Amino acid sequence: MRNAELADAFAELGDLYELDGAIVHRVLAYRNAAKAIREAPVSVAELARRGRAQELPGVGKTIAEKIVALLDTGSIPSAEKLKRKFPATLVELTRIPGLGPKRARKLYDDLGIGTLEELRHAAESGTLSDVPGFGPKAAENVLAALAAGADGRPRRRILLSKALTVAEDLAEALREHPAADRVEVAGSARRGTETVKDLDLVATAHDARALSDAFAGLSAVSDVGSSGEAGARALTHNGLSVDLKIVPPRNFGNLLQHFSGSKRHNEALRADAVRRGLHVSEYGVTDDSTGTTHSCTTEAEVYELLGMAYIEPELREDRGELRAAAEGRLPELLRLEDLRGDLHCHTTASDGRNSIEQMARGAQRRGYSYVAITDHSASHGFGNHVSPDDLRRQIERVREVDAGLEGITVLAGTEVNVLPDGSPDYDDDLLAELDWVIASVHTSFRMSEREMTDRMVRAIEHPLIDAIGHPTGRLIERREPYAVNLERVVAAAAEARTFLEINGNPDRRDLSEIHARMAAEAGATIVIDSDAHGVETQANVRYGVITARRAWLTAAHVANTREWPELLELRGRGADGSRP
DNA sequence: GCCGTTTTCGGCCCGACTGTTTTCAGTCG
Repeated sequence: MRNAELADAFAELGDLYELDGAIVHRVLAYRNAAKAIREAPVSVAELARRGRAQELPGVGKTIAEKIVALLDTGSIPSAEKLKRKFPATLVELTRIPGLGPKRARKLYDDLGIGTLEELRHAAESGTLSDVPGFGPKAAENVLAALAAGADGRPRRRILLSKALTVAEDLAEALREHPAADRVEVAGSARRGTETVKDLDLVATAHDARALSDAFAGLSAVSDVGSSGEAGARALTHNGLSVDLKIVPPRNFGNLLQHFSGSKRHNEALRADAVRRGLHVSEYGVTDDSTGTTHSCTTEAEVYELLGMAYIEPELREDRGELRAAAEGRLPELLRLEDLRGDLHCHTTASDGRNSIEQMARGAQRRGYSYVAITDHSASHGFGNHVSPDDLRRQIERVREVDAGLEGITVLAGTEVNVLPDGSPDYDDDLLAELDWVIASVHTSFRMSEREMTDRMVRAIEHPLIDAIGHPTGRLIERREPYAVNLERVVAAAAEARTFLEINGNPDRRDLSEIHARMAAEAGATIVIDSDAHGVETQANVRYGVITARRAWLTAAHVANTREWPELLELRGRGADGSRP
């Protein structure tokens, strides 16, 4: 059973306990455990089989036993028991704004409402208002939500790249307003999570009301919920909910820190602060002993008051950053400008849109000193096939472009397909003519974990393969990673000194932040690439860097922070193609 | 239910808003 399935089961159990009226801390315990299981870099099923599930943060004796029960019998007894008390579909009611677990449960107990359809009938017929606490507004609210397309599923999350574009445009438009002082993107978009549910903007202003009104009038905004001195909430035309919060300049640091989250980071931060007699909120840091509240114009002041070094937004996920900040051992995170080259991009030879020269000049404009041209090989199943003879001609053209360009080294490479048996689909003598070989799995995804792992390890151990492209094959929100034992893959990569890619395509970000952190800790070297299919997507490397930062990576962990000659010394083969 | 450089038991973040109320619980971020 996969981590995602296990995590879903415990998240559901948390929901069920909440509907059953359990104390919030118990509910939270199940949700914390679900998150830990979801984010575990290793198979939790295997971990649990070996009796080691309690190594996960938030998993204790009880939940560890329930994991084993779920693996043995396919269900958790306590969850089955709760489902006999009320229908599991009751959770769908809580996805209606204004309906939480308490009120949903009341509807079931009083009217027997267990599905959205039954809720609709009750709202339409007026029986809903028979329930104490449900007035005319409640029925109106239910019908409006259903009409707006509420279907009981959690609201769809959108990809970071789309969210950031909208957020940055909105922030820029607000900054141009005369009443604006400071405007910043906060929330999960600032932290760089893979997907985003809604946007948070924070601001200071000379005239808060005027800025709030200006926000409501922006062309990207379709509906305005509320608007006033403290800010506004609105919906963009593409359905993204945006919160603008405005405070006086002296509180900007408190506000930005608070609304950058994550929720879990802030909760842990505050719990830690309470132990020192301090209370943290978006309005300041209050000292119990003196009763004074400190306003912070910057986030750094907030962390300093708590005895911590400044924590970069990408690290604020309650994954050990608070302790590291208190002990002064936070990593110096990789920056975009640390990258010296891009080692994965495509041209019109396969499925790209630009020529070798255009891609090379694009790389040069980004300040790189080298770029590898890595078109698809002959059997990947989409775009143009690059036959061995095509590749030989492509190498010649790369050499010509390289000779004609000053200040950037253009490298001849390929993104060679890894066949089901783990071998590349070009012959070794052809691969040996290339400067750089990245190998990726593009076909036969549905192998068993054992077969897929063997396949990848064989590719990693191939002396002419320099890096593994998008190592898990996942597409965010669209396709799960293929079944593969990443512990073995990472160990093999560290041993063979074959690099593992963080692919910067915002749909991929593969390795993920979780896997990249695990890989780096295991001693594997990372390479961050754009996988650009045109000049304009060379900038996608940004998402690779954000992923790396969220994985706690420094420049030292990443091969292409080196100049090309130094990078050659890192990889697992000599200039003659041999293993060192 | 989890967890411990104040604890193996007693804690476990903070504030705003809303609708339905006669003083606030539930919801939300």
